[in-house]
Amino acid sequence: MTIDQLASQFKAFSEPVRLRILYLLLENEEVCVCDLVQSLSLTQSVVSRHLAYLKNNQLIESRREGTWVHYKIKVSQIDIIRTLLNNFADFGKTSSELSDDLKQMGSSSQNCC
Amino acid sequence: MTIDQLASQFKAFSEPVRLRILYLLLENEEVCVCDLVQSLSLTQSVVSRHLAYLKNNQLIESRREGTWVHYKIKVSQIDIIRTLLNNFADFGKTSSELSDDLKQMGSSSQNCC
DNA sequence: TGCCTATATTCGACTAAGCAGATATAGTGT
DNA sequence: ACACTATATCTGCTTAGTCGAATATAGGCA
Repeated sequence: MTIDQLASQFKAFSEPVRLRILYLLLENEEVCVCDLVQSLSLTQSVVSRHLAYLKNNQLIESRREGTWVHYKIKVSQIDIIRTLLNNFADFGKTSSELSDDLKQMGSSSQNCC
Repeated sequence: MTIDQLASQFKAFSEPVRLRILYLLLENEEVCVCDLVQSLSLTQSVVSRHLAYLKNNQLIESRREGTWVHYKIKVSQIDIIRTLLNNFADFGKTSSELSDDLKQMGSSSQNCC
């Protein structure tokens, strides 16, 4: 791992939308794009773009099922992401924004998939 | 801690020069700007700018001693930084770039301060 | 005061990356 | 083939952040 690669890794975590996506993926195992769009109240374009970014950085992977595409955190990355989010920031506990996303996910999930 | 603040925190770690500076500060407790400039083989302007960035983000603090300014990691941030750098990346072990910086520091330190 | 050194900041140019809105692609079903 | 839905990507614009080079500031000392 070079310094540049490590810096890129951190850069993937340096964007609020990406943090919210990663948090939802941590809590929900596997999620389709449409659920993310609804839960985060963002446009499909924005969500897709950040998913592509995370995928390019080897943090998540996708699985197509018919029309839908499901995303999940790569197994090899779960520990590091969980540590970064849960331990360092007490994520979901200190951030009402994130628990709001999660609530939204709970109520809207399976609506479209 | 809001999501935006957490993202900013990660952004501070998303730049190679800043990672190299943080690593040197972890290993050397307190370092003056001129030593950093020599060890990193960067211009004084670049080093100063990144030090200002890290200071604005509450990661390091400075102490003036005559003409020189010494920087050190804020006590409250040492654990998180050490964990981020050492545990996640096996910093210094996997990165020859970083151990090179450290070697450079060892041989040039006290040259100017 | 004036000069030297260490550090900080500004300026101009460049690049990466964000968004919104539009368009392209891919799969499903008629 | 056509229409519909889900997802991905492109276009145009804007902002943040980087660098090098130059300039400003601050302290030490003659």
